[in-house]
Amino acid sequence: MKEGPDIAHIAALIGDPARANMLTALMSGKALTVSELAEEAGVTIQTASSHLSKLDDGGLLRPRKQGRHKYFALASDEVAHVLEGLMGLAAGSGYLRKRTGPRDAELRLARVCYNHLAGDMGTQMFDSLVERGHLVLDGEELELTEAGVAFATGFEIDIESLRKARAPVCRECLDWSERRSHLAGSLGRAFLGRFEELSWAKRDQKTRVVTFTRNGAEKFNKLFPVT
Amino acid sequence: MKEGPDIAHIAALIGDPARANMLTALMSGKALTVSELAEEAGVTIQTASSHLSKLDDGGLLRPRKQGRHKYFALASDEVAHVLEGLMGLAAGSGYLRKRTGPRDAELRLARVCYNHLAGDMGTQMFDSLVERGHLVLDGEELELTEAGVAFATGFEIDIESLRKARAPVCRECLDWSERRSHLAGSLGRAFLGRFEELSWAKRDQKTRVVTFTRNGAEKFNKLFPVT
DNA sequence: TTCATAGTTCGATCTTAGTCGAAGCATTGG
DNA sequence: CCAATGCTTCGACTAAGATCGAACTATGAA
Repeated sequence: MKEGPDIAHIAALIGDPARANMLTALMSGKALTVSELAEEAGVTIQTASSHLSKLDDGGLLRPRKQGRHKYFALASDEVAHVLEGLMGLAAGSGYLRKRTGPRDAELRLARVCYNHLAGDMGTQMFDSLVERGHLVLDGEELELTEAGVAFATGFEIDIESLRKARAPVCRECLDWSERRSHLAGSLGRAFLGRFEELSWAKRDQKTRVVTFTRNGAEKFNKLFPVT
Repeated sequence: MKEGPDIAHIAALIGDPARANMLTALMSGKALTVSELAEEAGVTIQTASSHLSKLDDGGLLRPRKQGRHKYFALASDEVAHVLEGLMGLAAGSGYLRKRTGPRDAELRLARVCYNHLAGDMGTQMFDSLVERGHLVLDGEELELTEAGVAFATGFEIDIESLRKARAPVCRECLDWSERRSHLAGSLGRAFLGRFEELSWAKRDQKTRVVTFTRNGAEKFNKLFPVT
């Protein structure tokens, strides 16, 4: 009864529809302004401002001021992770917000989950990396092997600079649609970044959908084969 | 805005203090009656009943009727997993319900997390198993190796009967205190059960604390060494 | 300076939902 | 059959908080 952290407080923060919409929008990984988030949530700017300060107080967001704009992003991978978990529960209990439409299918195939690739293609990438020994689970953490470093470097990802940042390089993250792990962390982000640089895929501006070109999908499947 | 599952609904379910207390109580893994949960949450039986039916509708609980009692348990490991994640966020943002007292230290050392061992000793067990190659992350799932099966069998755990049940044998679960993985799933449950059978440890009835005897702790450390 | 845009704060309104008393079922035990 | 226990349903009360209009602050541009 009075043991452990105050779970109700932060769950209540996520539990308001307007705030949940904002958080969902931020799952795209991009930092958004107050006005953008207000529109996303379907409320006025005043209420959005109020909601955002509450979320910030709860430690769920990381605000950044830039000129006369104020950008908000999710505070950490952990926040994103919990949100995905909640989506999994919501999807599982059939509480879908929208009837499964074409948009939903696209989301299941490939979407952005706080800066990295999720959905069917996300888990394919993860499985492929593990299968070929580029990633291994070492104790609590996912680790990049020698072979994995070589592989990433060959794909023109600079592992060293990733390692200098404080954020963990590899993390696993559970899909709400696939219920399987995919690669998060700064390496996950770097991969997605490269896909965009190479024009294999691009993110939809408004939704979390990631669309691969035909050519990009082919290259992707060649790079991340699964048995 | 209208993509993805309805995260707000189930977050709101968890977001009420009374319901959060109930869920936290159920993290012990035991099934509890309506009256017990009412007391745990500090509300009358009527309100508890109302809350529980909502939680059930949301798919978070698995009810079971037995005579004139109605027992509730968490619906799945996934629910427990999300709850642990929320505790991690709450603990991280400093929203502790209670000042860190002796009870809190005990909780961090060893506690029950939905039927399996969590806390410092839980992660030690997990790390040790992985380090010695008894567990490996294979794609999406945690898998028990040949060596792992032999090890468990040597500890008088019947892996075959576990495999017959539908529930996954191995799962990883994230600690809110340690922020590291520990072993969940039916195997995790089996290990904890054996500890109790051997009188190495026993669970506190009211809290989630698991107390090891001096002898039990020694045996435990010998069985699950870490470098 | 003046205007425009981005956000915040304040105050009033109004809906939602948590709460409990009381009555109603259901199951067990004499 | 009647009493006791465990739980659910109903109805009324209440409080918390989401919402927005309007006024206010801050930054940037002309």
